[in-house]
Amino acid sequence: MLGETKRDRKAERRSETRREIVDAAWRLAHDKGLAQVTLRDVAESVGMRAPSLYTHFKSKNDIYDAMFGDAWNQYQEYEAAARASEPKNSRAAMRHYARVYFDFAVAFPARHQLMSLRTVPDFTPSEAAYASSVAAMEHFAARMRQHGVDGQDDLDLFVAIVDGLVTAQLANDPGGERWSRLLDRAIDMFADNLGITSEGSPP
Amino acid sequence: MLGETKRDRKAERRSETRREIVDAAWRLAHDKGLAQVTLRDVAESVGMRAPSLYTHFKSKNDIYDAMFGDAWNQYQEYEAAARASEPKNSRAAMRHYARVYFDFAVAFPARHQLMSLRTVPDFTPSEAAYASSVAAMEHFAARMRQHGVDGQDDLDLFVAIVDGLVTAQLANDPGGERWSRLLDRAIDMFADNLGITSEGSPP
DNA sequence: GTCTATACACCGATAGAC
DNA sequence: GTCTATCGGTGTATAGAC
Repeated sequence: MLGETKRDRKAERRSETRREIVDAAWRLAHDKGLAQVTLRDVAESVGMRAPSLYTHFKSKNDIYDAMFGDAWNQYQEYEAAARASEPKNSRAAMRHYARVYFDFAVAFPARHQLMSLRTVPDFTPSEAAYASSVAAMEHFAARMRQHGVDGQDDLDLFVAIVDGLVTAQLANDPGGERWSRLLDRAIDMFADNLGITSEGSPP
Repeated sequence: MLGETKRDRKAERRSETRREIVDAAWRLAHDKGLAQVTLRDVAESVGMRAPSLYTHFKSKNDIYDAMFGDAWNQYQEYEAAARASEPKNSRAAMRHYARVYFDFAVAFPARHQLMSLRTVPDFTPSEAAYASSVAAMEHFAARMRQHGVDGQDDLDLFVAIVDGLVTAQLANDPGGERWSRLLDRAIDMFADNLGITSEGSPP
């Protein structure tokens, strides 16, 4: 009994340290870019030396992996918080989903790069981390089903369109709104293609 | 007179060496990824030592810069070669433009990363290299104008949609066709939105 | 277990000899 | 123009202190 408590404390402390490390990595990624995150800088941010990080993560990519899962969990939280303002009307709801994702992505380019572009050298998300992304996607799929959209093709297309606008915005007009302004129109195109009227509510 | 000839020969030889270096870099980027290109490997490929590359390029990013311009020139050539099979019908022509770009991009992920994702650390294309990308874009704009599409918004949207499908394909199903299959449908959505009928020819 | 010091192989880049 | 030598910086392996 006492032993269990002790072990829990230890595990808690361990996972707290992991959190601190990941948070420090996020801070550096935000300030200097994803590729500019170095183990020495991360370590210094949490009051350690670089090799000490290997006590908590087995490689730098393992830290990226934790960040990847973290990012998709952050998105789920963000999306949940925005749910209060979700419209009933199907077309408006889709605009809402797109806008929420767009804003979340554009607010933190390095995070978006990690989540959606597969552009970190030699990094592939582990199955555990990937599960967070799948969970977010399933959540989105369930919402879309409420509006009568249930084909995988439809979801894939929606995601590609929104992410295409995000990527163009970040790559060609960072901080601007050249592609942001086109988001509603793009979703309307999509809704038209699926035969979802402007007034229609969930079937 | 003779001096001029000599100088031309020298310049020619110099630009030939630059070509060899860029080609070697392409080969490495293709085989191992864009970020895995090292100056030592590039140098070895052309029978040099790494520091000698600095005679021809002032930094590694300067090589990336030459590759960036080169990539957009390659695309212009590729697009020109595909022009023979370009349909007259406006909607079919747009499908054609999209497919040509999609195939070109997917055929060489590292090249697409350099061209369209802005994801190489600390690299921003020079004005000279960027000009090649602008030229390709202008060319595309002229073609679209022939089909009655001349708004910048329309072009931006088209590009973002196609690039979104490319990026999703490369990131989530490399080598597959999960998003490739959706390309024609996406273009039809776009054409519908612009009121371009299936049978319509250029106005 | 947690952390440190040390070390290694590799990287882009520079200095200077030839 | 190309070389060798070298620099500071990187991820990471290891040995050992506490």
